[in-house]
Amino acid sequence: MVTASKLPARRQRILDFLREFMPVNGYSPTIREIQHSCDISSTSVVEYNLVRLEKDGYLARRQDSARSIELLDGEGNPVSNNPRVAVVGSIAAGEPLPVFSAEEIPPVPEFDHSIEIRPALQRRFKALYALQVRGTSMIEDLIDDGDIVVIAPVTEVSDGDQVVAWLRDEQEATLKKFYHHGDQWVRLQPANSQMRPMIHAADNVEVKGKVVEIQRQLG
Amino acid sequence: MVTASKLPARRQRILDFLREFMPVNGYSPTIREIQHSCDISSTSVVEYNLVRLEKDGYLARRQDSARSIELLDGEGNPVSNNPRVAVVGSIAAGEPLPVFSAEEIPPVPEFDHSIEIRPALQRRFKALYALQVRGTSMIEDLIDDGDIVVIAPVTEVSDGDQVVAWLRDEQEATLKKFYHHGDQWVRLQPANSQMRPMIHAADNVEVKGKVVEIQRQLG
DNA sequence: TTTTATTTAGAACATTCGTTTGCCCCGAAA
DNA sequence: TTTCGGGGCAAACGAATGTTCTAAATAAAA
Repeated sequence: MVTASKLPARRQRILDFLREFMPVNGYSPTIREIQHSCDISSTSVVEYNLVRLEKDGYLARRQDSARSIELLDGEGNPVSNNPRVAVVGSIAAGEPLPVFSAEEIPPVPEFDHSIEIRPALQRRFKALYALQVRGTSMIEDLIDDGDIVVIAPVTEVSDGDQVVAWLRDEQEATLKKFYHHGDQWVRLQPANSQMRPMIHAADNVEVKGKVVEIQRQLG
Repeated sequence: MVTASKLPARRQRILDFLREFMPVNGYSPTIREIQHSCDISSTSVVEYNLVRLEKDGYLARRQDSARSIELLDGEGNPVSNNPRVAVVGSIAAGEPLPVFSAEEIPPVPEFDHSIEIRPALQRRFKALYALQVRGTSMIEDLIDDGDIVVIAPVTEVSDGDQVVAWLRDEQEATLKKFYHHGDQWVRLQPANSQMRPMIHAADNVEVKGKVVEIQRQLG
């Protein structure tokens, strides 16, 4: 756990050095490189402080392996330019929620919560965001309460896709399976036999995006 | 310049190994790790071939620096190495399957299938592999037929974890929820009310790993 | 102040790991 | 056949680098 309290000067200096060195060089410095860059007299001091930094969750290392320091963020995830998307809110059948078009996806830092995604996802879609699912309206599609769905803000969807649909008249968004229903209508189908499908005029339904990944908290 | 002409078998094997190892692990192997993984008798052979590969533009190294190999693309740019894990087989209740310990996880190329994972996963666990789920024995935990589960080869698990368990007597592996059942027994519980939990002597059950991520093919 | 925990120091140690050297094998060219 | 270069082999070397131990200095707590 990364404590907010400030570190001893030496330790802070080591951390600062790591945060400057590693992104620039793309690899970890050795203990002795840290030693000399931070004006430390002994490798054991570096080692000692690295152990503390590791215990406090600032970094991770591999045993006996050269140049194996990895910087971590507050959640124990490696710090890097790995793709993350913002979890911009939650969604449930019948509840209003903020929905974003491709251009107005908020930058990650404005939200206290983001998730890491597979790099391939980011390559396939230009912009992505995530929503936490509330309720079990999609349970039969194996999307559970609490799951986080990654949404690609596309407007072209196929029958059966899991979509975020915005209902203009009702002013609310919902996560459902999408089906055409004649020319003028669309059917928004929960994946839950307890719930009824909803049929809407096509021009009342604005598809905001579709589910491209589901993430669930495990263990 | 990377020539399209084919390399000598040894050199090709080294290159293949690098291209498999580095994305999976996120760092470079040492000469001796290459040596052993490619069944080479001497480090000098590895060194020789690395020099040739470097001269031919396949990779770059820093002098005298451990774990400093970088793979290059055709234009001499470093190639991004996103983490992937091998899908080493499939698993279903009651069916035999190959299971691997942390040390014997097979190299990716031996299998026609690998999946990309979130970089955070590979840092939290030293080694990972993936299995494709067959059947619906875990359907109520929202693991469906065809889903791919990422497995961390840990032996310490908690009650309720989704584990790959190896049954010594039966010589088969199975994906179940794990529960202690007194001192001498464990209960392996399907997440499917159609199926019965199995109670085994603790010393007949070898936990091979636990599910840390589920990936499902969407759209 | 006294006691205790944290931090720094210095040195030595043990591996890890890249590098080098000399030699052998073998197939292609002369 | 001889020559020669690519490739392989074994061993050793030495630099790079993580680890550990003991003691002293310092800061924090009681």
